[in-house]
Amino acid sequence: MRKGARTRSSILNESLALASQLGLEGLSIGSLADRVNMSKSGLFAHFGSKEDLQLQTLKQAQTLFAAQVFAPALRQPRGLPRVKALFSNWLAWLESSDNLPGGCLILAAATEYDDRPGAVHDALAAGQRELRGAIVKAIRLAIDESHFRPDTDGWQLTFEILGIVLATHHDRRLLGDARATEHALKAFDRLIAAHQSLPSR
Amino acid sequence: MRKGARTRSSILNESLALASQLGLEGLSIGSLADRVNMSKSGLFAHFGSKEDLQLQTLKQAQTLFAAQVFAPALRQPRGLPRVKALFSNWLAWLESSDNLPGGCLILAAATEYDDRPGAVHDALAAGQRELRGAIVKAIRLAIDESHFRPDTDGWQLTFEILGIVLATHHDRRLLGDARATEHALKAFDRLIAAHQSLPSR
DNA sequence: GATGATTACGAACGTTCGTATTATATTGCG
DNA sequence: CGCAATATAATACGAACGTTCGTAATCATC
Repeated sequence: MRKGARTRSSILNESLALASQLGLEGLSIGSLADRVNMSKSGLFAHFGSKEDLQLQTLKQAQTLFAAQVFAPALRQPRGLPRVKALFSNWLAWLESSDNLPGGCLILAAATEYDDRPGAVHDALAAGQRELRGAIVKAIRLAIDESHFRPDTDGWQLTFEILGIVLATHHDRRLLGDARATEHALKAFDRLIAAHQSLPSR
Repeated sequence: MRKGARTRSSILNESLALASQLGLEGLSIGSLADRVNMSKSGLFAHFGSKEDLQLQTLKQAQTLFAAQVFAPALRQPRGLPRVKALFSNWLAWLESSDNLPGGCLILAAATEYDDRPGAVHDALAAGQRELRGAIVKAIRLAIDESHFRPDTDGWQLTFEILGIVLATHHDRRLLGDARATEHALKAFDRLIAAHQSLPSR
């Protein structure tokens, strides 16, 4: 039982890397088996189907995301610091190319599966709703702490934060624009400033 | 000579629809041939390779984009109206599901090919640079017309507009959020207001 | 209507896909 | 150690993939 879980975990790490480049659909069992020096059938035995492999790969990414973005943000004091941590951790996650040579798998899969019904789509949508809900909650706490104006629309703000993240990922990866992060920080600062409660200086 | 161009054009329309759902890589010649009631080889003869088919399909999308987003915006008076038209035409394009049952092919391909070198990637990046350049130019004109503050950063503003568009596409498609457009308009209005030159009301 | 050029077809190529079955190593426990 | 459980491999399958080829049908022009 122990050995199996170990190789299975290393398979998933490699699968995550491969899928971030080729997409969860482009990921193939044969090529993945080559990368981990296993036979196709030996690898396949760990997962009952390709969809299961895709699902587990996605969940691996979601687990890593929770550990690298979520958890450290929750250790920040509630209010503005936590909102800022969520954002900057998210940005840092986009750049963590150790596991993600092809960019964030979750964002890639989001456009790949937006109209492909099934378990992967559902896990993706659930994860996204969870993330967005958590950001909304952090914003609400910031309102309670009087860091944000009381009429701040949590979901609207979350929507705009997502936009900044998506634009950063897009420009950095497709255009190779190294200054994308710089633009992201500027946009975020302006966005936060517009919702802070203190009137002028 | 004439007949060929006609069927080839109808192939590309169908290919555009299929690729918007399955991606340019997921698009297969056999299934496309079925959809247009042709033989695989007959269809293939129109394009020397699959990559060429992908390229032409993308260019079809880019041409449509230019006609539906670009051209009408250029008919608006320079300055703020043109910038607004570019944005709202872009949003409307995202919703035009006649040719794009699977969402905007260009955005989908952007994440699919961001780390897949080749002609498709290059065409994608070139198109994106062209679009962004045009928006920057429209913003510069708006500065000249004193609609925007003179210290407005054109590329930064363009970056943030892209973010709104991407978030809209994401929420509408993955989450099925019908209010995404509403959030987009609100975000855009706030963004524009922050850069307009008139101080207060 | 004949002629030459396009355009489309059907069959087959070799390869890869995901999956199932059957067999062989390897591991962990008593 | 030995035996059962687990883990990997070997082999094979039908289907689909992109591509090539030779040929039939259709088209445009004289």
